[in-house]
Amino acid sequence: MRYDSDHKRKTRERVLDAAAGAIRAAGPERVGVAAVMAEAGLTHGGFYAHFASKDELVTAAIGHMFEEARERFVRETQGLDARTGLRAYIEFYLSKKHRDARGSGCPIAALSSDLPRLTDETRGVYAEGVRHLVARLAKMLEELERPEPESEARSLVAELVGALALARVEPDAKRSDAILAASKRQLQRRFGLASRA
Amino acid sequence: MRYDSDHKRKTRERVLDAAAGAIRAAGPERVGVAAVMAEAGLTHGGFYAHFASKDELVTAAIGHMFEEARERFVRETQGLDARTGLRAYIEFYLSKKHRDARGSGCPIAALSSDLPRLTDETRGVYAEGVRHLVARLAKMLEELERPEPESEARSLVAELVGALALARVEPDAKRSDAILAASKRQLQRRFGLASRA
DNA sequence: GCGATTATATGATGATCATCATATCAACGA
DNA sequence: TCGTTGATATGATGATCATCATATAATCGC
Repeated sequence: MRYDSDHKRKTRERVLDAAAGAIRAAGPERVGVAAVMAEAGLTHGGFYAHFASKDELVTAAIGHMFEEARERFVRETQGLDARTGLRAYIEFYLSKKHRDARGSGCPIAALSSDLPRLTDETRGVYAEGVRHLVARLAKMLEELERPEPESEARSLVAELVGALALARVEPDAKRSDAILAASKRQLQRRFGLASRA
Repeated sequence: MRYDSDHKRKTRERVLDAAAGAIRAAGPERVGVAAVMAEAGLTHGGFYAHFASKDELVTAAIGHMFEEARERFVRETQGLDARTGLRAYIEFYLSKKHRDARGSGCPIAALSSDLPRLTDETRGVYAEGVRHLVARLAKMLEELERPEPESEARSLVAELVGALALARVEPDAKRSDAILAASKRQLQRRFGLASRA
């Protein structure tokens, strides 16, 4: 068939969407090329017309996740001043909804322990995504006139990522909720974001 | 052969040691039964005399890692008062040495994003290990007369785990060091552990 | 020293998977 | 309307892996 000029691009996009979901939910190793293609409504054969290898797919899919995440960040915080925006982002990040949406949430937490085992290219894309998030949060902290915005932003991201990952592991629902609540509380206190402070 | 009465137990221990290292370094999916047995100086055939399945090995190996970690915790903090002990543990956890020792370091950080994908049994063992660490740290914070030892301990563990995981992903050595340093600094400040405060 | 016992070894088996060679098939230009 | 082309499909191939059946070998009780 001779499809319209950007049919291939759209297909690639669909494959990336499918891969991005599956990789976060099942892990890069457990996701097969054939399953991703099927999820995108295709068979496995055409795969290599879009990507040179599975590694390349994983790298591209992780880049895709970070783009989504960036958009979500903007959506969650736009039009808000630094203080309200930061508060909203922490609220979102440590929500039960985010915890329960492994396949669509923040790639940093979903893949933190997988990444050291992937290729250098993949790590590069991921690390850049982390740096971007740190930079966005550092800017907010700077606007809040915090003493060490850069260092505090790194520390904040570490706690967000760690808390989400741990909440996802705890099988006991109450305890899992408590992990999220504890970090939310401590972070709000730390950055002076309590309900009306 | 009729080996001495606890030869089998010792062998099992060797297999667990090998598995514990490989699983942290390469991930539970990338570690094969044959490779673990070879690492322990055996061939793959005898494996099922020790474990009913690979899943069972993974569960046992993770339990093994937490035992080691518990011993390490005691070693790092024994004889120290709560304040010095807490400081020492944070120092150890966020050290470059710990970052670079993925195969032998804290299982929580090494496997955080793998765990949600493993079996319920495995998650149970891991979650219990996390709870134990939180409890030990909460006790220290209680001795320090912190206002909310439980909540602060959860938050502390989240930040430790997140920072270590992120430091391991960052390919740029300086930036990776900065991630560790930022969390160390912020945690010391938060818990009043600065050099002499 | 001999036969039972027990730990480990050898060598399938079937499943899954990445990769690739080749086939099909529909639309566009001629 | 026909041949070319670009996108996807079908169907290997070889590798890796968990699992298991069976064989070997070394020591202990006798």
